Amino acid sequence: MDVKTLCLGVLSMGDASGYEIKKVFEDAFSHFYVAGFGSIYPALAELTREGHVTCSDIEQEKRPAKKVYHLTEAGLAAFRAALANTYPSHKVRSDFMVLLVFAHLLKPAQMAEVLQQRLADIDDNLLHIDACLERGSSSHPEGADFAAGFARAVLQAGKDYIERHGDGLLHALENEDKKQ
Amino acid sequence: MDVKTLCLGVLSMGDASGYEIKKVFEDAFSHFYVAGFGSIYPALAELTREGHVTCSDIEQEKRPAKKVYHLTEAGLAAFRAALANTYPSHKVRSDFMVLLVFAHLLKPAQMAEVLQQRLADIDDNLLHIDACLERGSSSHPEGADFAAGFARAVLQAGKDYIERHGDGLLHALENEDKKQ
DNA sequence: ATTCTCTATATCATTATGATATATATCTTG
DNA sequence: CAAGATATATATCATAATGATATAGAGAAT
Repeated sequence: MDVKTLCLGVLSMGDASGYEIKKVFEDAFSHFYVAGFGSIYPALAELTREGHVTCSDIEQEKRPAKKVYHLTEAGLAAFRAALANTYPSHKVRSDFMVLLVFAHLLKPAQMAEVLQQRLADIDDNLLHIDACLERGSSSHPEGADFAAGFARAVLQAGKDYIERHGDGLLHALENEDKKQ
Repeated sequence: MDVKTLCLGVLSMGDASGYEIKKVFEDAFSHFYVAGFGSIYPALAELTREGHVTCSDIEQEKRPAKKVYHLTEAGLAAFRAALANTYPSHKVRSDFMVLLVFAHLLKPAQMAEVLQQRLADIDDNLLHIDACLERGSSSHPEGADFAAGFARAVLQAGKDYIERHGDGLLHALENEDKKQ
């Protein structure tokens, strides 16, 4: 799934500017997709060219003008078609796990810090999911709630694993370190 | 962390060709990093230019010739420095979760299939991790074993969540569907 | 006999990333 | 109260990654 298709999805929930779409990526979508302005603005430009969205310039008081995008019928049809053709892949890109695999090339103190940082980030993510769920706002919450619960379960399992086995890893690394 | 740095890491475990490095990405690294030939070959070419690896052409009988890469001291130092500067990020890119969030735009039958596919993929991944652990082969297994255990815990939690709550989601979607 | 998989490298167009530029307003903090 | 940080808003650009395709011989399977 590319950023263009995801933008159609965001716009299926209501009109939005590029900046507002970015906020959706940072809030509701942050557990499963990362996208920045450098992807979103070109995507919106091409969707406009294709006729999948329309664009209105909106002047604002005490704010910069914004371009509000609206999903067309063709755009919604394209999004439905894309969903029907999407394999449910689930990919992880984790520098945390890279650091684990090469733990023997780190100082034990750095690995201790790495585990603490990962635990802190997991806690942030868990709080963030709870905040999103409280806001609610979706008219079709079934899938979104299931996704949030799934993300929470997975994060919690990672947290539990680090809390149960982290000290064991650190002790093993310290013993290795003393030998050399 | 970019593919260049990851290639240094793979070569820190022993000399290898681009094709063999790809196999490491597919096997040992598959739970936390995806990289294809289109990233690996250019990365190796630039690492050679930088003096971080050296390259030998090896002729083989009944096989195409291969280029075997060897990590230099400068390359190992660069890899250690990169590890020391790496924040332990952990990012997910999940079309599975996209499909969940837009579940109301799918037919309930498709969502049932999506959940089955995800469960099957999780089972594949769990078997794959077990196979990697049995092979063992690492001279510094502490971190690798911890990473494998972490990956397994996270996958298992996702599997459990789908098995416990998947039917509830499907029933909710069917009820929604009947209303319209 | 044909198709498929494995070994092996390389390139290429498209897409994504992450940083930077620009401009204004409001909020915070010492 | 001034300075700096944060929020709104869009755009571009060099670099990197993706995924597909090309090439080519060997062996295995159907």
